[in-house]
Amino acid sequence: MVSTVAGKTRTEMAEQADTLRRTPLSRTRVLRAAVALADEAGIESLSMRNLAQDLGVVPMALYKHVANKDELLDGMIDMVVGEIDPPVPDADWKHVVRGRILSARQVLRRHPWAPLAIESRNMATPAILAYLDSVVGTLRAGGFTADLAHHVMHAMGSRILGFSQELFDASRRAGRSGIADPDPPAALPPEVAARFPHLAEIAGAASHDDASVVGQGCDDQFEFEFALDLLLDGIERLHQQGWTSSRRPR
Amino acid sequence: MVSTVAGKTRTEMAEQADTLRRTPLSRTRVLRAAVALADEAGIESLSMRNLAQDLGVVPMALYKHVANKDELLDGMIDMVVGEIDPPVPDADWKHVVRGRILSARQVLRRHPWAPLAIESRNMATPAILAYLDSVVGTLRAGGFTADLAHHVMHAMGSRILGFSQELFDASRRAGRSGIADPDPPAALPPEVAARFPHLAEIAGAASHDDASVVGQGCDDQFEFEFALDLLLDGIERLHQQGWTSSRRPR
DNA sequence: CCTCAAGGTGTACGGCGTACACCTGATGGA
DNA sequence: TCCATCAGGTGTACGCCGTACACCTTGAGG
Repeated sequence: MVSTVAGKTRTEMAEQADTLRRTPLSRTRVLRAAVALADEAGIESLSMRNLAQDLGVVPMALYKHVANKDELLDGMIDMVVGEIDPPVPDADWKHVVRGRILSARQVLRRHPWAPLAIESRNMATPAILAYLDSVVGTLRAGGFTADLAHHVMHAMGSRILGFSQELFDASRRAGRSGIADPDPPAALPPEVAARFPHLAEIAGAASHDDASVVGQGCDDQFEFEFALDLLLDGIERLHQQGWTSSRRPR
Repeated sequence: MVSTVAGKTRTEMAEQADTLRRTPLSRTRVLRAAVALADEAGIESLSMRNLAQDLGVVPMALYKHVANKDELLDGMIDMVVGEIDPPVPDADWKHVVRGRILSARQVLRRHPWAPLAIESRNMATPAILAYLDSVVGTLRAGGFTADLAHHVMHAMGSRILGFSQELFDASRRAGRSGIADPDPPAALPPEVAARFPHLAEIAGAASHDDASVVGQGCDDQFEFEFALDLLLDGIERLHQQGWTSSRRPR
């Protein structure tokens, strides 16, 4: 029996939902419940059956509101992407883009399942397209050529949506993320450290001033901004010197 | 009935495998067949049952050689990562790292299912650790502090393994990738272009000199190297000026 | 009052991963 | 030579999954 954010079990919440069942289903109610379920129990326990149970309804009822599970995922993604802050007005392109990306990152930290979900769907949803379009608009307004803007969007890749692919990403693990998982950094086990000495060396190398980061876990936010600024600074430099993709390095 | 690379159907290949069944199963034979199946038919058709059929064997037989499907995927990943070229000797860190990353990219282009598989497994496999360790070693040998090397590894993220998350990545689509899918760039449909004018504008903006890239499809390799060099140049600059993460921006 | 459609229900099918008991054929010590 | 052992392939079965399809209920409009 696993407790969730509000200290209720999932089944208790299902019963509670059961008493409220009279409020009819709707697409947004389904999507909201799906996002909540994925947030609390992990994406791997988002099945049509579990979702229906949380809503106090029989599985097939969901299909009156979403076409199928893929379309459900698309709807969830759109809902999440819609949480990203609008651009701040009256600022130069660099601050606007930086701000939106950091906002996107905050959103995705509330929905740890979203990056993988976004990556596994193979076409962008309307909300994602709208967001990307808006970012391109910021660049163009900042004086970027369409050509450079194009390459910049590619260079940012998924980072533009607030996540970088971290390879060893503790927060990505599918498990139930409702409770703040203490999960001590687990200083890579000695036999691993012996086999991979360079990894062992850099594992604890990040010198963080404040004590908010325990042990040798590293500060995700810092690493994200490090990479983000590395890219933004490089982009700014190209922009200032009027870079254009004329001759290609073959 | 769908033909594969060699012009045989999957079932024909299974029959062929059936005649060769006498050669006993082994872990590497299982892994090789799994990689081949994923390469040809897409990761979504890699099931224990399909794989067993390709090997002319009953599904449960596989479990004598791999613990379960997750461990099978780990083994496949290790096999793929093992294809990455070793570092070229006698070159400065930048060329060595650049070369290895481009080699990794070539490998992953042969196995389009691998990026998603790598991302969805939540811990690194031994082969990935060995590869990363070797890259860190190159940086350290090039004079990087452990601190800077740490941040650099984070900044490169998944790009260090040869893929960037592209958001709309045609080559990522799950479908059968054996045949060169012509799939014309499909100049985003007019009603989409109307709703997202900035995207429409940059869609065809990349000016590629040679004609190898048809229509307004953009050159993946160019975009990848653009981002890679943006990062490497920024990193080189930090390295030269002795960057260290002393004061953090709050 | 009757109709009709929107929306929730029940049953069922085929596919998945895999637990568990079983069989089989080669191997090696007595 | 014989028989025990055991690695490795087999068959059956269970509980999940997504979802097709026929059905029933209910409330609003002519």
